[in-house]
Amino acid sequence: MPIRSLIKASSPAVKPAVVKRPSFREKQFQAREDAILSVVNRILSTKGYDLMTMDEVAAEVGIAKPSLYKHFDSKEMLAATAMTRLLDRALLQIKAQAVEQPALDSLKAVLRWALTAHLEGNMPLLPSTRSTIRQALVNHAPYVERLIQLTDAIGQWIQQARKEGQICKSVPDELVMFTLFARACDPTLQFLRETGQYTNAQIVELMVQVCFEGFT
Amino acid sequence: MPIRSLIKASSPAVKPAVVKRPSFREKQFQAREDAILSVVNRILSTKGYDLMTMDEVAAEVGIAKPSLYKHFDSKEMLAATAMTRLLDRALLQIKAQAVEQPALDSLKAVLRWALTAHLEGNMPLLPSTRSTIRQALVNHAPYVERLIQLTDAIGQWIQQARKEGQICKSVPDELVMFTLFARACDPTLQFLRETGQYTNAQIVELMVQVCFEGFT
DNA sequence: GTCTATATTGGGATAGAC
DNA sequence: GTCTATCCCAATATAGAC
Repeated sequence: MPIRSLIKASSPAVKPAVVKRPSFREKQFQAREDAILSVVNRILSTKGYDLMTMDEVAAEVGIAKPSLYKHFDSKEMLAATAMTRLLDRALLQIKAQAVEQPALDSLKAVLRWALTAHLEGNMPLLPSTRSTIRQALVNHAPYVERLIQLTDAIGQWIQQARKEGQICKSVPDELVMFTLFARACDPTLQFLRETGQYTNAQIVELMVQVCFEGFT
Repeated sequence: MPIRSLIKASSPAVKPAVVKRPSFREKQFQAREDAILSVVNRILSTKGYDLMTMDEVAAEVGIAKPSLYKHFDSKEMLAATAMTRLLDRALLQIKAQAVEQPALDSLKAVLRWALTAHLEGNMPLLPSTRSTIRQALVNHAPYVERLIQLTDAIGQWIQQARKEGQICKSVPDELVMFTLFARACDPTLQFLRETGQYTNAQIVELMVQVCFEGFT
């Protein structure tokens, strides 16, 4: 019996001696996966999950539909991965906030970031829709894990802002939290853009102002 | 030639001497149509247009699917009719507003009405979704006609409220209008309800307060 | 006008060649 | 791993009996 096959059979965990760097093929595979997720983000941010089709994704990426399924097991997993990546970015952005500024400014900054991401087509608008994806997300551990981190961080800012007297007594913490999430997917954003009268920066500032101060 | 048929032939517009009251059959037909539209409103307010199926509608009404198509030519027409009926109710509610009160109170009242309707399952959440129904609505003249009336009435209140110094100078009229429409379909409503901590009335008041005054 | 049964299309997922 | 060609199910819409 040849030695190689004996080793293979007896110790399947043994790796090759050379430390494996990602091959060209592997890098290309990773790059393609990023390309897919970018396309998915853009489609999700305009049409939402239910109206997104796998044919459409494949066509926009420039690959065949079955190739999609080599990267992601299903449409639900594809969307869940995109959402998880989005939450990763949100967490990065939150950690980058200065600690010295008033907590209310941190909250405004994170909303500003989300609105900008939405306008640039990087913000899936899932929470606003009772989509079939919601259950899949709840069952997707990596997503839930990041969502908990995110709500923890924002929740602390909200409590801090309240201590600093920046939040009205009659508005409960959770309402602030829900409102911030909802504003990130607010159709008002699309409406304002469709008027063609404002720059993206102006739209973001208007939305933040109305969200925190109302009309008055 | 018999007189009756002569009359019939020469003046087809002549109606029978007896004033035709709706027959039992016709009343039943109308009642069924109302039942269908109520079911559609409820489904639209929870799942939205794309996730609503004609099977589901028929099953909940308690009739067979083909019977639906005796009342409405297509799923799009069914939703458009439901939406038009909703706008009719909104217009009625607007006309019922007292003219003496401050315009801002009128705006709050109409939002309160819309939020209550939503909580009771009578408010389709179409504007919040880039749904396939949007194009059909734009092409549905009765809907567009009422939408124009509605935006006209609300637009006048907004201008009046501004004259009365109730709206911040930096917030344009159209942003107020868009925001009111968006709040009527806000997912925050669902979030608050799912906590189970508030009555419907409390939810409505919280939403109105945050919409007009923000968090502060 | 209402039903049972069916035509048809769109889209998620896959078999098998290369 | 990627493609072409296909399966299969769900959902809109309809045919035809009563």
